[in-house]
Amino acid sequence: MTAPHRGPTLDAPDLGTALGALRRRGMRVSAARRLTLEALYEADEPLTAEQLAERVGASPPGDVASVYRNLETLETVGLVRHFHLGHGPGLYARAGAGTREYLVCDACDTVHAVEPTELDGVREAVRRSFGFEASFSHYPIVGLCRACSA
Amino acid sequence: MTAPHRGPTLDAPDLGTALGALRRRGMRVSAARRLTLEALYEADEPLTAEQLAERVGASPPGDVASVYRNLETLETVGLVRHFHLGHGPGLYARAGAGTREYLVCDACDTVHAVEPTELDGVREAVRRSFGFEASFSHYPIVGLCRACSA
DNA sequence: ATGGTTGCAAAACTTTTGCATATCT
DNA sequence: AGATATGCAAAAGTTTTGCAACCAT
Repeated sequence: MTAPHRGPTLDAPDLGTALGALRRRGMRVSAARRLTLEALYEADEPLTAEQLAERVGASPPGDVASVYRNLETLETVGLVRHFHLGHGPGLYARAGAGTREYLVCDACDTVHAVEPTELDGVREAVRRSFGFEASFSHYPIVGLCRACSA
Repeated sequence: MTAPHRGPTLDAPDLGTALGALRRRGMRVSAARRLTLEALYEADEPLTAEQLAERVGASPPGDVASVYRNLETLETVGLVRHFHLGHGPGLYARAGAGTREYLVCDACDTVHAVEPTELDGVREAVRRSFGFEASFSHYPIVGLCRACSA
């Protein structure tokens, strides 16, 4: 219920490589998929399915259902991931390079994005305590930021 | 978008105390609220709004809308909290004593509940790195459990 | 008495599914 | 040609809102 993923991420460095990876897996490269991946590769912010639909229709607005279907496909392949920062629609981004993990302040709603390596110490603490390999890329770490906890 | 809470938890040790806390804040103690809190105090598992509705109606099944309204009220007061373990309905529990935090395995879907103190080392690691007071009681820690990461 | 609360209905919002048609290979 | 993907519509699942009747204080 948390992961339609199951299996390693495909870190395709660019759109062409990503499309190739799709073909290699026998999946078709349709206009909708190309546009979806293009949008995700160009975006420097994660996008909602709704936002992607706006960018994907031949003459927008496109169809959200197809976008969701494609996002699930791309996520299964490992080219895309989705995550949540709160109670809104899910957010989608390309998998691999550029992945960020998030800290969200409960009090001021500030979202702080960090490089995954910055959380390695935290992951290590979880590993020591539970033998559990933690990832903070599906749900953020929630709590009080430095300012709000003072 | 993550917290309808804002403000400290009220750790009412029993139902009577909880109802008193409600009265003291000028909120009415209706049958629905009494039954909701009763269900949450008796439950040893978190419950969904749907499950609570079944237990709350005068002659069940009760009304989910009212349950959600009351849960929000009780959460604002600090007597109740809600959290998520994955993509399903939210889960509700009494606040205060008995709170657990969760580790969810991405591969086998196992949910591991722990005492908050067991995560103090992890919280400490987050504090050291970011000056951030982390809580894992709204979203679980997701990753690979010992068995699945081996 | 009277203002907060309830129950019901309906809507909002996110995501999924069915199906005929269009598209990729 | 044949299998897969698309678009539209409709449904499913969760949560919110409007409103008249009701009930706690």
